[in-house]
Amino acid sequence: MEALTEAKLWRNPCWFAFRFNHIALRYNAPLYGWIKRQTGLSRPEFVVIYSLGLLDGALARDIASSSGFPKNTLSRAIEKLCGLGLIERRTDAADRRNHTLHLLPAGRRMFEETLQQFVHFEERMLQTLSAAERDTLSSLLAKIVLDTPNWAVDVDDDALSLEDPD
Amino acid sequence: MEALTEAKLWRNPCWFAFRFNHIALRYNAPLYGWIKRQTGLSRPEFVVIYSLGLLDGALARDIASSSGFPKNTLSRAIEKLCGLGLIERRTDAADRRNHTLHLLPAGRRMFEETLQQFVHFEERMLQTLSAAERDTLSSLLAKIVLDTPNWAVDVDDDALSLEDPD
DNA sequence: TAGCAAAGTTTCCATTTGGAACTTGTTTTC
DNA sequence: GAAAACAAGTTCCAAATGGAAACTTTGCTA
Repeated sequence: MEALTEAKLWRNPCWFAFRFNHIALRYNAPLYGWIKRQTGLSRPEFVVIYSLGLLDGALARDIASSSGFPKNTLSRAIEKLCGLGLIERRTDAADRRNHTLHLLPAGRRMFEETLQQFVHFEERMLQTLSAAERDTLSSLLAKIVLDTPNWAVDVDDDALSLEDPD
Repeated sequence: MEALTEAKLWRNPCWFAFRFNHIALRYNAPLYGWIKRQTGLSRPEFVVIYSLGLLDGALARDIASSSGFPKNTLSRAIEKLCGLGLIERRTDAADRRNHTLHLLPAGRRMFEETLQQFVHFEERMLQTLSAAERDTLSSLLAKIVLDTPNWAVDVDDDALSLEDPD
């Protein structure tokens, strides 16, 4: 194996950050590149489709907070998907500020057909692990995910003084 | 917890992709935002510094393959870091295509000072896991990382026919 | 009723980004 | 030993990106 990758894997105080970023960069680019070629949709656009595939009727806010994309990016994406006839916006009668989002038949078909490729790729990533190992990995990562809401505060500004380094 | 996030965590055939993307998004944005404010460097620029901090004398190619950033992005980053006097490029006499990269004193100082914050944040992410759980997580993710070189081929174009769906 | 907060949209815009083509240098092949 | 193939880096360019801020509509509260 290449020396730098080995150093980042085994002699790196930030081994966790390295591992997930390494995996994410190799997963997202090819898969969303494929999505772009197949459907013409960008990553945030497709994330909307995927989110509604899992939970129809979600709000833009929910997609933002579960996916991490900024709301103007999602607003643009939603606008485009409505124009393409893939999803539909409905104003919630109870609270008219809320616009619930729903897959239209063409959108649902797209979700179902692309899902196979996602599952295939997911399987490919996990191929090297046994079923028991996958369960373990799933629950360890879930613990961390559930803890993320408590993270934000911890970054400490003004910790460095690189301007004047004597 | 919010319903959509819960669906993506527990009722998602692509649970692994969701988990690492979710964590990555919440890690990278604040941490590299902090790096930007403290040092003025972008994420790929700082990745070069970090890589050389772990293994001085690496090539651009090695940084590309270990980090997953495209080589043109790294080329730009390297150019800028040279201009700032943080790193230095040396042409390898044996193979003049290779440019080994080296931290200059200012670059090494930056690596060492920012490393503390990285370690602190890493610790924060893993707080919820015991030492044994961390070891398990480390080795499971390492298995996947070591398998990434075999991934690329598997994406199967022309798998869908969304244009003309009946 | 006034004031504030939330969901969402829109605009502005500087910046980032990464695919593709290109340059230069090295190795392989016939 | 030319020619072709390949590898490391660089340049070009069009498009995506996302932060900030203004604004609309709606709902809550004092």
